[in-house]
Amino acid sequence: MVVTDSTGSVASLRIADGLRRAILAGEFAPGERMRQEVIATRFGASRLPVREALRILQSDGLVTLVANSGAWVSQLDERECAESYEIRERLEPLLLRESMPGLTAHDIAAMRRLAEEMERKPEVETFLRLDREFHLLSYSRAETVLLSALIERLWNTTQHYRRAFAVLVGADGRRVVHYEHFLLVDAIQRGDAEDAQRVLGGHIRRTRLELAQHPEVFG
Amino acid sequence: MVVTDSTGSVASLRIADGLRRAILAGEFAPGERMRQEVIATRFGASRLPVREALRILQSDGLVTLVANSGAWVSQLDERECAESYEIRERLEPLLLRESMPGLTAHDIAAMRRLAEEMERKPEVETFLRLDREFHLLSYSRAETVLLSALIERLWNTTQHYRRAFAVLVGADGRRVVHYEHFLLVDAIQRGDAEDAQRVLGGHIRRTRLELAQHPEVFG
DNA sequence: GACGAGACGAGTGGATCCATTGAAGGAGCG
DNA sequence: CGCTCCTTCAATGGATCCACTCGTCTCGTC
Repeated sequence: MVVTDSTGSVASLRIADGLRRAILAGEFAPGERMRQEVIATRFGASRLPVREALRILQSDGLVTLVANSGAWVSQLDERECAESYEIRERLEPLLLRESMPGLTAHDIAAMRRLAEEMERKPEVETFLRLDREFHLLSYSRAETVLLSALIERLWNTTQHYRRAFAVLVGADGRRVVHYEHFLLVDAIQRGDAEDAQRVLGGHIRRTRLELAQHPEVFG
Repeated sequence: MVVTDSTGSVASLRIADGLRRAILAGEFAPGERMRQEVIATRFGASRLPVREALRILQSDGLVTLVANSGAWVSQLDERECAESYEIRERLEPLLLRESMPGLTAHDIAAMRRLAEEMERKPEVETFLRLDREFHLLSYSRAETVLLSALIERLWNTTQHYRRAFAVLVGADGRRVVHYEHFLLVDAIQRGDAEDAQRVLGGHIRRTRLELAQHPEVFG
């Protein structure tokens, strides 16, 4: 997974990065207004780089800008969230296939450790972090820059609903998730790309269908 | 296909729109430098809305920004172009499936006319325009906003190579394309979603493979 | 003659100030 | 008492000016 540099030397990139982290951490709720002045003060800059940062985040799909009105944290509705999962269902197996040949024994061992750790830890935030690490690690050896960036964006925009859903179902509701994670690691370790893609596609598909049965996540 | 408003009332949107058209029309070549001052003069605005417009185009994947250096028209390399086609190969059949139930008899008749017209007209620019119209029309009844926007972005970023390839193979080299277009319209008219998706996937896949055999398009 | 350091210039990034728009609250009329 | 219109203001959009960075050219030295 190739991540853009964003060295932090340029203010707009630094602000965009900080805001992105804040949104993914749940510090801002979807639909919440983001005032330029407030953000500028928070980052010790003028409104100008803030405006550029908001444009960057808009390109990430994390922020929605309305001309002459303002900026809000993006709020996917139920349909759009389902769309994201349908897209992921078709693209992530492709990305995994691209990455698999490059995965080292060390990578696979790390994936297994992550799967085990998130099975042990019941905390939602820990689960979210480890689950993200787990899957992105499985994609980390892919050399497909566009696809990798696209997938990461989809993960970012659905992050809030992943959290809401994880809270809703609790640790018990995640047992199938862990089972699928181990199936995935096993398939990868065997070098069985077909099976790994099938497991991954099913993993995402099942999540989408479960989400569809819990519309209260979007309330 | 849902297209963002961009009413033109706000300068940055107006500039972004104008630049997007110019890039898609081939007025700028990939890799070409885009100076803020030049663009500002062209659109009768200051450099500030130009900077925001460039950010917007960056989000469209049409422009590449480098901090403290400048902006260039995005240049996909061969690998990235192939990636775009692989992504399209998996997503456009999905989008077509979403759109098909909403397509009217009028839509389908229009598609057939477009297919016939582009078979008759040998000019490259005409072909590019009609081909784009043809496919986007087939997606036009889909209510999937994210997917629709994503597909349109992929069409935009590969537009330049579509043109270069169309020039290279000439009207004769497009005969298979027309054949596939009619297969697609027929399947849609029969309401055979499975077959339509299969034809479309093959259409995109074949194009990708043909592109891979003509690396001179990227030179 | 070639390589490296320093100065110059073009161009981008950022801050401040002004114009404009959209919304909210209050007053007046029906 | 409620609806409409107008006023007011807060927040965004845009222009100008200044600071800084990067590339290039030149001069000096080895």
